[in-house]
Amino acid sequence: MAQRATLNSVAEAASVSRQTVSNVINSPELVSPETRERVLEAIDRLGYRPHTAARQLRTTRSQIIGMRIAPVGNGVSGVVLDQFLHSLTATAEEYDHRIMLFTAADDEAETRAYADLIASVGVDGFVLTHTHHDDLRTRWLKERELPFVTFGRPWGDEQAHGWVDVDGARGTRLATEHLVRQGHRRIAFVGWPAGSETGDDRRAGWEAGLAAAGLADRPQIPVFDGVEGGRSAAARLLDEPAAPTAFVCASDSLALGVVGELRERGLRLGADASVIGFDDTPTAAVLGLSSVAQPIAEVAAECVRQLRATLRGTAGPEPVSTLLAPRLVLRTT
Amino acid sequence: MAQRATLNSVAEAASVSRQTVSNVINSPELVSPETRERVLEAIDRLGYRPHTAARQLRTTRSQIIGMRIAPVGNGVSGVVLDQFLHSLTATAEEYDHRIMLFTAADDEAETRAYADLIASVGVDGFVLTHTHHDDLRTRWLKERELPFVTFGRPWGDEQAHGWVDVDGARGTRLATEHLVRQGHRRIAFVGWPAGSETGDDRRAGWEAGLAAAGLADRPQIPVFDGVEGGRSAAARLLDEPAAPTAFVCASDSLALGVVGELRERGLRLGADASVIGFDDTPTAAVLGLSSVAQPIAEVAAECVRQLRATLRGTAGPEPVSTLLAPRLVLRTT
DNA sequence: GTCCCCGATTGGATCGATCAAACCGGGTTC
DNA sequence: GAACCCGGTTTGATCGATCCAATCGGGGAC
Repeated sequence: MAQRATLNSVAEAASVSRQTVSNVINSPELVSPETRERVLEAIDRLGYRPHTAARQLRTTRSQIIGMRIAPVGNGVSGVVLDQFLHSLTATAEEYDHRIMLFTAADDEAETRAYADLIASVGVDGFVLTHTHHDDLRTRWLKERELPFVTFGRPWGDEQAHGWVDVDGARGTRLATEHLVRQGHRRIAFVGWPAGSETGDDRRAGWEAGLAAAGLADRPQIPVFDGVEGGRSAAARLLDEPAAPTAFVCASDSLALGVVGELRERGLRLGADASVIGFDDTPTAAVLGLSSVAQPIAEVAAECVRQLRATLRGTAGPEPVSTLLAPRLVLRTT
Repeated sequence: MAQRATLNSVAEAASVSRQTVSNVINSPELVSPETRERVLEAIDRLGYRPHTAARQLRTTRSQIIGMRIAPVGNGVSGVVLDQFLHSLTATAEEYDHRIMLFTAADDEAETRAYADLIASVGVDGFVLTHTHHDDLRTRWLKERELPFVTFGRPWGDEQAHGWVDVDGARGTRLATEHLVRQGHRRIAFVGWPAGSETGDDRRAGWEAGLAAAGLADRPQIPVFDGVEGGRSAAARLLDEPAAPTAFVCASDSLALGVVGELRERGLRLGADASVIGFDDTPTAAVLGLSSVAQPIAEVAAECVRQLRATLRGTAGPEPVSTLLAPRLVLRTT
């Protein structure tokens, strides 16, 4: 290839001015059909593609969305992030945007990274994940009126902002209801200690499921996440007089621990006891464990759509919030 | 904040010209110490950050590295990509570069994406993963003399290019040697049918390990990846007269299948038989399965370093290739 | 003292796009 | 007949950086 095709070279080739070519691209309705046709032909012939840096310099829009990539998905997670990033990127591309990654050690560092990316790259907006109570980041962004969406509800008393989340309570409730339909009456919940937003939400769904079936509340053994936690909780629950026959878990890690303990005791999954995990990790899939699946791809796509609406100014004054329903993936029967 | 700080506003604040400020940033040795000090102070006071789009427009360097994100890591994989992306991003940041994601359905679409990103965003180079025999993408990039590095060796007869890879054979050899030291004499390999580059590589390490220990080759049951494959291969191997007491596997999925079959037969992991997987997936970690771990973060960091050397022109004419050693992660004893 | 050289600094042009204003021919309006 | 409008188009200025050539003030050589 000889030289980069520019607005000017296209203009020359089509015997019109720069601006007309620009109009063909950005405001086609301003250009007469014949001229437009001629210009499009030239664009095609020269293989012209607008230069985003030049465009950004003039418009102050970079068409770039920033997304932090966390140090490493601890535990069984995995794939969740892959799926999220892929869907995010794919949806962004549909709207002619790009995803740029950045790292940050903690929330405070993340706000510094925002400042950096805004000033140097001119990023248009951000997608945040793992929102939590009293989130420094959302406050920082709101204060500066920078566009962003979060995957996760604003849990504390933060000011309103656009968000997308998965209805965890709905997921555990689905799981509980399924177990009830299977005939279980003693259904336990294995989850984290009260105080974690996501954890409390998931517990609430189980409680609601029990209540709706007319079943009494059951004792709980709150444990921290991890296989060992699940195992020890299951052990103690199974030692009680009226031992549970089914377990709804706040995570797949916990569920795996429960499964391990059941096996230890010679109880067979499906036949003697049922376990349902949360997140539908590959580990669950591989081991044939039922789990509540979050519609990750949908979440990411919705994040991009919301952000785009904000960026285009078509978003209305009230921030949009979207709560998506999870889906129960049944494996053992 | 009132207005964006620019080279001009900094120059004014420090009572020097634009160019001097630019020199302070890009060629500090050209500026006298006192002037430099004064300019740095002004930069700091105004919170100035160079505008990458403007810089790119002039220099034709975007400081952006493109990386395709694949549809979804099927199987147990997971986390591998997360870790890779994180390390890639973190290392890129050290060198003042950024990672931009893009999607592509297949190799051919990927080359089209390259063209697009080069023309519109002005991406400086690419990091490719999952190289394979007769790779369309590397050929395309070489033809146009575009900078790139691959995670994965050029398996076919492609022209030379920079790459980073993990020595799979070394990993399975390490695993085999470990099992030999444990006293095992009948060590089987569970892997994919011949013809997959990665698979053949891993098998070779096992063969070498056996040979070095003076052990004879053993029959193999090639199977496709997946838990079921592992299970059926193990079943057939265990039915043979001189059944193996240890299994080296080409993936964690296969290893999980083997473990399942062993359990089915009442054989206890560690005590009665040993299994070593490959990739050290979270699933392996959670289940206490030993596995060969790839130094993913190292690979990514090395990719960035190589690419940077190429971009700066400090790379010498011969493309660099780096083969990193995997590490054996022992869990069951 | 004059001339040249050299390190430090400056000013103008430029990258490729968009914005804002002007232009142009022809038809309306008053 | 002058003023105005109007769709379609052109021209000049601009975004914020770097490149390149020019300038400036001393110090050294002759």
